[in-house]
Amino acid sequence: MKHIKGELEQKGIKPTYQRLCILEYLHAHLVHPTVEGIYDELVDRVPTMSKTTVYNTLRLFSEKDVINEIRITGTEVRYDINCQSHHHFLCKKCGKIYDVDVTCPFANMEHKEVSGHEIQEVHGYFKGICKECLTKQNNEQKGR
Amino acid sequence: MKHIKGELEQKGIKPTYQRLCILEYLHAHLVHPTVEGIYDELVDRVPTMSKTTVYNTLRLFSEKDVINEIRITGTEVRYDINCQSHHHFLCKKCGKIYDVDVTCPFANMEHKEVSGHEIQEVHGYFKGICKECLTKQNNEQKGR
DNA sequence: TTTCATGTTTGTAATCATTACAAATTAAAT
DNA sequence: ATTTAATTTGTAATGATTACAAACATGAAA
Ligand SMILES: [Mn+2]
Ligand SMILES: [Mn+2]
Ligand SMILES: [Zn+2]
Ligand SMILES: [Zn+2]
Repeated sequence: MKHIKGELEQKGIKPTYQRLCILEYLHAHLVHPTVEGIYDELVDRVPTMSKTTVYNTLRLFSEKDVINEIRITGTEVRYDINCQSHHHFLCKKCGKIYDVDVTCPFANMEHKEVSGHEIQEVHGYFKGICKECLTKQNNEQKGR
Repeated sequence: MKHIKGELEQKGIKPTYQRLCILEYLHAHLVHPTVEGIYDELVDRVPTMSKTTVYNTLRLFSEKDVINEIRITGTEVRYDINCQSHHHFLCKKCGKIYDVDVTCPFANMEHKEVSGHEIQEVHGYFKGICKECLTKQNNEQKGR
């Protein structure tokens, strides 16, 4: 609880109650949650919490590099407390987003430029069927 | 003109006038245009063209793998007639999206899976300052 | 040629995530 | 206690996309 307060202070963010709640939620839910998901759970614990505050806070965190925005599904932004450059996998069946560890020279920020353009951010993700959904599929086929 | 008609027929799409116009536009404008951009230019040539048709057609093309959707900017979808797996670069200054050729094992679809998940699509892009904007910056500094 | 069926296009209304805005609240400073 | 600035909150506006139903075109049967 102390360290997450320090985390904000280090980045020059005043650690208000709402902000700490949201940050704590992000640390506890590493599944790349949406604004909706964050709000829905927090509003139970903190009934005064407003969705606008969630939006404001996530934008602030994003600007101050406390979190990363992930735009994969096209419909809504998801948030990742893990700010180290890493890639993602979106399952087309169940919609889950996984972290994946790939040996890509760009994932590790080894390059500063491509084709003369200066790289500041690297974004990589895959779409397909996740491990879990694959085994489900297999079991269904056997059952038949 | 003939070959783009055949392009649609091959994929089982009836080559209507509107669809051919949109496909032709995509072939002629390889800058990853938006719905707005496509519509604005086509409506001059084809005054009856409706924005809904542009949406419908692009979705159809996307489903039939005539084009690819690119979601990078967060606000709007962009379209790419180049369906070979390749990566992109978004300039934070001027907003242009470039094709980039990277030697990434995943860009070339050499892998069919990561961490047990079955890969069907690979998406990779960078954000930063493009070559053009970099030289502009340098010239401004010299001028001072 | 008329009739009918099917697919396509079009305009408008609805949706939904996000942003803008201004009032209300809180915290800090004098 | 008063003043000031920052934060939170609810509501309204925005903007891209989708849903929907009427209008239109096409082409085969009658
Ligand atoms: Mn992640
Ligand atoms: Mn491209
Ligand atoms: Zn899955
Ligand atoms: Zn640029």
